[in-house]
Amino acid sequence: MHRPRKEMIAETRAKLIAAARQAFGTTGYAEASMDDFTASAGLTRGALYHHFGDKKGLLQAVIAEIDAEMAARVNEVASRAPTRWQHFVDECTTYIEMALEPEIQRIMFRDGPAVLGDPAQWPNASACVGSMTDHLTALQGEGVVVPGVDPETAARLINGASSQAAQRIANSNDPKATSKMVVAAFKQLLEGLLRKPAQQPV
Amino acid sequence: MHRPRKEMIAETRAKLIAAARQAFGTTGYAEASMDDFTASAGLTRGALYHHFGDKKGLLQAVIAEIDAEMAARVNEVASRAPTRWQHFVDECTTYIEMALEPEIQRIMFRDGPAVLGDPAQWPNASACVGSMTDHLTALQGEGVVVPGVDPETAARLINGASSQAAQRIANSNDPKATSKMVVAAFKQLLEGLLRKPAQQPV
DNA sequence: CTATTTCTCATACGCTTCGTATGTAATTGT
DNA sequence: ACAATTACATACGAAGCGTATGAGAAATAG
Repeated sequence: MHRPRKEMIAETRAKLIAAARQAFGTTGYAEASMDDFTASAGLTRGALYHHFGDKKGLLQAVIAEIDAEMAARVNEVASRAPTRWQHFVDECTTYIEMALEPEIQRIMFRDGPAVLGDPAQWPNASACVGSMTDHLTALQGEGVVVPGVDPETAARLINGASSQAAQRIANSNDPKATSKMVVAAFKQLLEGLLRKPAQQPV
Repeated sequence: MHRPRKEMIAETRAKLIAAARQAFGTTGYAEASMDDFTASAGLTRGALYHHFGDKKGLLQAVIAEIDAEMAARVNEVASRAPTRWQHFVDECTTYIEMALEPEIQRIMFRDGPAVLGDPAQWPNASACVGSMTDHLTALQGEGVVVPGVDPETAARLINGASSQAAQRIANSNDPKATSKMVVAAFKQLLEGLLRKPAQQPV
């Protein structure tokens, strides 16, 4: 019955992350009591401090997990699209859709930046931005996107707009309708990146 | 020496807001001790709770003050520009410039949203977005901006992009150079709002 | 002009939370 | 098998926050 120790450790880490993710995503980081959510995982703060150093360390781990999931979803959806530009646009809209989940909004867009600072400076996270940057670079090479702009910069700006887009939809009392409006405005902004002569379909 | 009571009250409120603004802007909201920064204003938490209800109430007051200042600055710069579109673009870049200040970034873009939620839902704030919305509406009426997009939605998206733009510049190790890059990319995005036939000068 | 009421703000208390220091059982290396 | 390390729990101290209470000055009334 003595399972290998590595698995036990991984299990407690996973339980801790899961419990924290639940608490941070609903109650919020600041209001989440470490005693409470560690207890909900059948553990104490002792385990938390041992594995993650402090509360912020645990938040980092939660964010890394969520970011990995988001990147996976984006990459999956990204696979099927006729043109690379469409591919890129789909990536953005998928990102917005994911950002609609309250847990992601709360942890990734509100508490995360407040506690850990600018997401651009996070060590592991923002895989989505990385992917968007790659596509923009390629699109620039193909002459679809205007040559002047820095891909990563553009990706970050779009990222900020996406976050606002998601919040606007999520806080609307008619999400269906506002979603139409917001995504339309968003795509319109994106077209600013296209070279004028090459009139791309929306 | 007995100045009217109303003035005394206004003075303590102002002292409290100033001290909190200083503390929130540098130390950060969560790390700022109410005992400490009230003491730095020559007061105690008693005054704070009396006037603002709680820590969040004080943060709201600080945000209202900063927002008013930002709106004033934007409106001032807005006055002089040849075309309305240029006017709008200047407004955005001014917004980005203001967002470079650490105090504004910290309070308005990081701690504020984390503590009080989506800025779009704030009662008094976001006067800047209101101004941008007005200009976009007018530009749409003039046929400069594409008719499809909702002005306030677009203003919010641009606002999100501006925030990211400012953070990117502020966290750069070569702010001058990155500023050029970021503003260029930002303006490129804005051009997505322009009607294609009416080729507007950058 | 005095008495009472109403403010403004300080003080005192309890509760919660966090971080650390310490303890203990289990596991690994030799 | 014995020492050393690891993985957690427990115990303790230090803040911080919110409330309840109190004091003193100003406004108001008679």
